[in-house]
Amino acid sequence: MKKDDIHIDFENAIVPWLGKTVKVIDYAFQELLKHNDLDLTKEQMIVLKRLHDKDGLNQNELAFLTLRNKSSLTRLLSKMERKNYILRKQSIEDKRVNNVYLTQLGKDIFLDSKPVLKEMITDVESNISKEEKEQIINILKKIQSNFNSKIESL
Amino acid sequence: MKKDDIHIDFENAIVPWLGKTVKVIDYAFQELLKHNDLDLTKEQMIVLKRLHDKDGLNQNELAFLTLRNKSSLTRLLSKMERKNYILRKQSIEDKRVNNVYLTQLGKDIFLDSKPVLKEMITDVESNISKEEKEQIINILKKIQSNFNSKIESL
DNA sequence: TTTAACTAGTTGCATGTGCAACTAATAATG
DNA sequence: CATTATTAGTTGCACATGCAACTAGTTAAA
Repeated sequence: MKKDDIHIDFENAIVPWLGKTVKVIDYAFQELLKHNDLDLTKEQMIVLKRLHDKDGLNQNELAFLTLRNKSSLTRLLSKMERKNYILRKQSIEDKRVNNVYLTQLGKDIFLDSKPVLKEMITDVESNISKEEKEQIINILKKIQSNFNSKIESL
Repeated sequence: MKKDDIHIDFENAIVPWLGKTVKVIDYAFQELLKHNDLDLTKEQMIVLKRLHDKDGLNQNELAFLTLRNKSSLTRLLSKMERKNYILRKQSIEDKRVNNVYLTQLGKDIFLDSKPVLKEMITDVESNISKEEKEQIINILKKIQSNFNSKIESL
């Protein structure tokens, strides 16, 4: 088969639907944050959430939990530190490690943004039945597992 | 109810699963492109695909089809023009409009990358039944429609 | 213990993104 | 016909991201 004979039914594949859905959600979420006068991006909010769950995580752990690489996290934290939402504190046991803590302002901002996060989740899942929710999450898990083996082998 | 009493079961919501799945797919796709020595990003590839489907689209149309705003597209095209994959040609009827065309190199690159796109789609959908595929796409459509009304009202 | 290997975090460089302000061109309106 | 509004595309500014090279600190091994 010649290369230009390959037919791809792109529009009906799962991928573009996934991509578009995420874009729509991201956009709506950003709007929601703006309309609530929260000086915060989606990414920064996720970091606040993780620190709210467990304060004092180090940057490695935070990067892993928030699914980004350490250099990206470094810069995210720098911006958040400039805004005085978080605080880096060098570990005494291991001077390479920074533990990251929420400031009072960070805690306040997170509490303010929590209803927005809640609203976004509610919006996404409105009109979605419990069964559908289970279905989509299971399918998404399956898709992810299709790549686990693949990624390790690279 | 006080703000700090709001409970969010974030981990079991649809959103983070969506986000993670897209990240995994994007990462694998980028790796696949690199391993095939294709000097191309996912975004540039989508633009090539759209032009392959219909050459000579203008930037507005391309931006709409590829789900990005016009400034983002401008820069994407500038990079692709520098790599000599595409060509902007000012319209004669309306001098504001640029029609965008694939160069021969652009066509070649797209044909080379097509199998990679195909492989990615196949990987995503392996172990996914026809029913599951229909299910997930329908649920994704529903989620998107939850925001259509919302976005218009902003 | 001194060297080598590894690890946490930062930084340079390149990518992609949206918003708002801008230019140039076209369309609409008085 | 002249002014006004609209439209296509570009650009400045700010954000987020990954890779690879780097620094400094820690651990392992010779």
